[in-house]
Amino acid sequence: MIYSVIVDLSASEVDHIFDYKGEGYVVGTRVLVDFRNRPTEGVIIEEKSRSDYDESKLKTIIRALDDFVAISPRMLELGSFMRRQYHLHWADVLRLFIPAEMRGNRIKSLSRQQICLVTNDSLDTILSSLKPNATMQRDLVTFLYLNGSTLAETINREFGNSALKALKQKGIVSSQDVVVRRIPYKDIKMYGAGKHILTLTQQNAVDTVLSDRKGRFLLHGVTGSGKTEVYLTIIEKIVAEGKTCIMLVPEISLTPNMLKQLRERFGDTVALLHSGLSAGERYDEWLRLKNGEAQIAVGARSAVFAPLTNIGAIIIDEEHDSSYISDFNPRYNTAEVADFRAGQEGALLLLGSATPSLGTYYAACRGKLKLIEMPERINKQPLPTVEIVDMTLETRRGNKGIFSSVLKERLAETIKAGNQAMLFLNRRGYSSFMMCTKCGYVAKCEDCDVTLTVHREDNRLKCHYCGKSYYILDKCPVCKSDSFRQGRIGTQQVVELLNKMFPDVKVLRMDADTTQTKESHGKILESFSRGEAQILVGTQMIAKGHDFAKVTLVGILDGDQSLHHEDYLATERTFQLITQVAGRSGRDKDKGSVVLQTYTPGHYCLRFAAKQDYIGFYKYEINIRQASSFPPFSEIVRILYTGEKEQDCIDELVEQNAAITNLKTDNPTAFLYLDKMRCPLKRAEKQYRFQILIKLSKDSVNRLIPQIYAICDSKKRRTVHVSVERDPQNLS
DNA sequence: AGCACGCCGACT
DNA sequence: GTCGGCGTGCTC
Repeated sequence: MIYSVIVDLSASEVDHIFDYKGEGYVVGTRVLVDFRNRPTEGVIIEEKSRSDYDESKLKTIIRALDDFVAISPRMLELGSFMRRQYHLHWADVLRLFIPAEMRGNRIKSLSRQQICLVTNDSLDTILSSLKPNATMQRDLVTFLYLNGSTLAETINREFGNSALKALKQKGIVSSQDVVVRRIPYKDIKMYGAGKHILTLTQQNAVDTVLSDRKGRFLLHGVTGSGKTEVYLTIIEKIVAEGKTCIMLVPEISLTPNMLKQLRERFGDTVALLHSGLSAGERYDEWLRLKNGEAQIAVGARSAVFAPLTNIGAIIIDEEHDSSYISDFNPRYNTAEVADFRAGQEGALLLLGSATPSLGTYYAACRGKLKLIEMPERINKQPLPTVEIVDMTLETRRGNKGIFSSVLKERLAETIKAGNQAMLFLNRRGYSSFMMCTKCGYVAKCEDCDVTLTVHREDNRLKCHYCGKSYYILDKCPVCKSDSFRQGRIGTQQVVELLNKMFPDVKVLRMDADTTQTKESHGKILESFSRGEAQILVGTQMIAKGHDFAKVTLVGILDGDQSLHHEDYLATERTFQLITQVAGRSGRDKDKGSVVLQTYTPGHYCLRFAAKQDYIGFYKYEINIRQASSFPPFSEIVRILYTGEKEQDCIDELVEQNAAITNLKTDNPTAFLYLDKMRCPLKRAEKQYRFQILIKLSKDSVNRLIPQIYAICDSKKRRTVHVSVERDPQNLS
């Protein structure tokens, strides 16, 4: 028999099917083959009777690597879809499907000593052979009789080493090595179900979803409306019917708190797949799903590839979160992948968010997804009131600091009342924009309506969309002031100021610097939750995660920062972020308040965010997108050229750009935009970066994408790496 | 990717 | 003279 094998090497040159001879293998099995005279791992993706290659030259598969089929036919089909959709290499796709530890023969099963009773005699018989005063030994035997075989470490901890030794010597118990599965957070015990009472709104949401087992749903529920309970109830129901579920959460949401909830509710039927686990744990969890020992997969985006069969539901929580779109090597869109899998399995797909991404809400409005609204918080708890503070007024009043007088006042009140406050600082991206601190004017590109970025090295303002460059402004073209702010304030600076203002108040800081280690993230949140500090200062990280009952004030120090970021997603992201952060306030009995500081208080995004009016924002923003034909009314495609040799990159780009320009000439209505430029991030890791940006009309995408991919494949210089991204999330 | 083959410069 | 640079081609 001939087998088509994909070798586990990721490069465009070997992204190719290689045929091998062999007998009795199953498609999807990982195998070891002789590739260029060296043993190489691969996966069988097809079985056939004839090869297009000279069959006398075919080598024979050395052996299978596992005693099970690693990749199911459906997963191969999914892989093939992803290859077409995202222009990925087979090897990169297949690597997503199996845990990294399985490659390169690194799997180590964990074995432990287990203690068991040797005889099948009744408990009384065994006990009668022991001295009446050997209480520890008697207890141990009773325990083993009731609980069955138990790990040696548990026995040692509970009954001590001497009792165990004595019983072993008497031949009553023995120890044996068993392979154990590493189950993360195993110490958390199950409570059992049944005590979860839903509100009417939640019950309606559950009923709607369960009424169509192959449906596509968008659950739009405000922060605190109890979406998680809806998900968990649906999962419970689907699992009870004998099907499996995948629940995806943003990486940051996998807090110990969340894991605890899941374990308590679902016990060992849940398997966790996320980066916080050790390699061994991840492999074991994967295997538990594969073997059917666990039916629920929970994790960050890569959990969408969980090796489950008979899937009944795929749920994506915080659907709008940017972590669902991977931004490096195998680039894929988790929701699209989930949609494909749900289609294969005849499963339902449920997306949930308080602030759905514009594209998703648009799809729901057009009937592609069934929309379920949960407009109220549980117990009718009011949403926090948001005060917009005009920082230009503060500047004119002579307050050049970071804190407005309103925020200072609210902080003092909150501290006095014994409540907690969170201060949010929006530091994102590496670039900064120019803004007049008197009138709030922000320098924008003449042609693109995007914010210009300050480039210190050549002292220019540049548009990251069209590449146009301008002189740095010395005075504001609107109010003629020369007071500009370009830099960013750091969380550290904020903490220092707070320490001066409130010397007796404990302040915690959470940002990239203070969360270097894996656990520090959770530790800071837990410490704040226990009330060890009254103020928490942080970046986006504090926007999600725990609910803090005592937080009644949220301060957003720079509501502008992400608003003036250079891409079309900036307003949408700012709205989501502010809503998210504001939602942290007033989760318990006390009503929360939010202070939103900004230099552009009139901006529609901030006005809608202050009213927590998603629908209003959506309607306004979708009109802008339509008028300017940005997604979801078009698709942006970026071709990225990277390489250590600058000239080679340029040559390759120029050549391919000519081909794309020809394509544009043949399809004049399809191309809404086409340009080539150096990337804003000019060189990274010794690699020069150039890009072609294309905006395609929605109706031409399916026809033109394969042609664009073909042009990329015609790459001639091996020193240059070409990659294509559909709807890139950042253009750096 | 990773390695062999092959054709040119600067070294014991 | 050769050691070794990296452009080029190939892998079932």
